[in-house]
Amino acid sequence: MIENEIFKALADPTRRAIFEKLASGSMNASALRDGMDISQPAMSQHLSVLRSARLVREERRGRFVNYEVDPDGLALIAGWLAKYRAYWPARIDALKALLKDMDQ
Amino acid sequence: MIENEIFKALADPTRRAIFEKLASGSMNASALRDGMDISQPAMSQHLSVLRSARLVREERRGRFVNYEVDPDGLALIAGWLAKYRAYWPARIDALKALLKDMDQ
DNA sequence: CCAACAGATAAGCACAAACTTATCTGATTC
DNA sequence: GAATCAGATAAGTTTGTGCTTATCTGTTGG
Repeated sequence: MIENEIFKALADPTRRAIFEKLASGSMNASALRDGMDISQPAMSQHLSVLRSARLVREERRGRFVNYEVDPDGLALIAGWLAKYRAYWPARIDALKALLKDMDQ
Repeated sequence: MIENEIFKALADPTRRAIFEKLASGSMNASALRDGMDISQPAMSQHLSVLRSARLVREERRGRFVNYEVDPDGLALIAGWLAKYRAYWPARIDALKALLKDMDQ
């Protein structure tokens, strides 16, 4: 059940921070670690969780592995959220802004 | 940090099942427990987690407490997701369907 | 070829979390 | 008022998870 993996992946602040770093572009594991106070194996573990959850994907370039956001995981969250559209009255401003963007 | 609570709340299959039951309407804790093989205190704990995450809200009616979906938590997920709109190319069919619904 | 580097994996530890049984608190009914 | 009911809370157990140090595997450069 991929949904469980996705929510679990995002339920950790360190992993969310990693994901947010990747939102601004592809990075290797060492670069991701800059400015974060975690060990190298911890980073490796977190990236493994994010990859399994399809929130990031990787591309090996020789000795380096570059990671980037994988849209698949985000699509799955959106799909899950879409099940509850009855609860989306005019109150959800964030999504309305998104709607506007996508219409352009 | 409410985001962490929300993702954690949804990272458990039992809690997601409870949430999905509530999506079809308000229910008390006992009714929620029907067809689920968990103890009464477990149900109470899960509802407490969902409430703290603002995914459900409650209303006491005498001896009964009715629970229902709280749109606030959903809105927060949508808000988080909206941060990654650059990753929403034409591939996200679930959201496009949602867009169509909300335009009506 | 070998040393250095990047990152994955193994193993261990401390704490968190999902479950339980037991108990408590508040509401309802007779 | 007492018994029953609904649900919260307490405490304990088991399992899972985020961290670490140690080690391994594969790539690069001299």
